Amino acid sequence: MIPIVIAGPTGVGKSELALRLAEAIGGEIVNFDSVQVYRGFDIGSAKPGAEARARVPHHLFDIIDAGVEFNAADYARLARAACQEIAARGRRVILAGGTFFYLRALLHGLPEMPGRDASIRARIQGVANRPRGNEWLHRWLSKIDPQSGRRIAPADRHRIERALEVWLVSGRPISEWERPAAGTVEEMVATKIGLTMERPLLIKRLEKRIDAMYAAGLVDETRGLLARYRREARPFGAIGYAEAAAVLMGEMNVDTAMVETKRRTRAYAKRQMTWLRSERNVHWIDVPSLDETTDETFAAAMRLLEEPK
RNA sequence: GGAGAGUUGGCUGAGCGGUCAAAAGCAGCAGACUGUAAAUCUGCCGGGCCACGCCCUACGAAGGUUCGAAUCCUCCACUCUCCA
Repeated sequence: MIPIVIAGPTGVGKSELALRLAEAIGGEIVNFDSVQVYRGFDIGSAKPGAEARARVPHHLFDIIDAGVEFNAADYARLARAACQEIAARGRRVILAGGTFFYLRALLHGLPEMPGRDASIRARIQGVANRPRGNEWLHRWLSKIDPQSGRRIAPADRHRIERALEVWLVSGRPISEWERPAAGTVEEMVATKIGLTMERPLLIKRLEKRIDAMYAAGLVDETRGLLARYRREARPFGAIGYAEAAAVLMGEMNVDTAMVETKRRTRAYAKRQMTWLRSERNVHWIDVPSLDETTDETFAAAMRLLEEPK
């Protein structure tokens, strides 16, 4: 039984569809959203609630505390285990989420290269934070790894840092590491369902959802989280939480925060669509309404699954 | 009624005689994506072309001064602040 992937931009109704599908075919949901993995980040990440989780087993939600190091490789390892375990019980895996980098790490694996190294990272960042530090690092990268120097933009700080980190830890340029970690993980095949929605409609829906998040207490939730974790913790950079935290620190008023959250959400949805479009073998379903996943969408998905490929 | 300030591309907002189709940001569109990925980054963005160049239309409106104006002058129309 090959896994099913429910993909699409934020807010199209992936969770809802996954839930109904899971109930219909005896499946279990495996998350591939990079924020929903964190405990306590509920409202702002639109995490499926208790009601949904009582109906169908949900995996890889609430698995780590903010502040704990977590990345695509960790995700892929845990997700792979979860998928195997579900399949072993004879249940169907339904992957739902929007972090396509995580999905790819799971489905196709990551190169077997060195992971993060905190002390090396700190040193690189020390340089990066100097005036013109970025350019300096990029020139360094170009020298030790011309191919990556060309591929990575001089302003793309994250990627430059990572490339240098790999070089410093392993002595090998990042571009030399093979993409499929040869032999370590086999490729996972999946049936991919991509949900789309007309942009104006999606935007309207996203804005409504963000208004609802604030009404539901996003700022209060963030206050509680901020009391437990350092503000530098990764998920405080997530859309919604970053702005709510800014409000609590007196750096932004609520109205501005809401506008900013909406702006970032729209941009995020767009990036997700860009990624998804480049994904191959996606079965597209256009979601036609503002309501929660309609019966037509569900029916279309069921039809897809029944088709013998 | 008197004294000032302003009107710039979808928005905010620089420019203050030529190098201006006009900075920058936002929005929009397209894209990338090798362990921070809800992150990070790239390109396009007045219109039309037999497009690394050319043409047209553009900086509230109309005239004018200049080889040349979004930039100077005159006048008109709005907007705003301050004093009564």
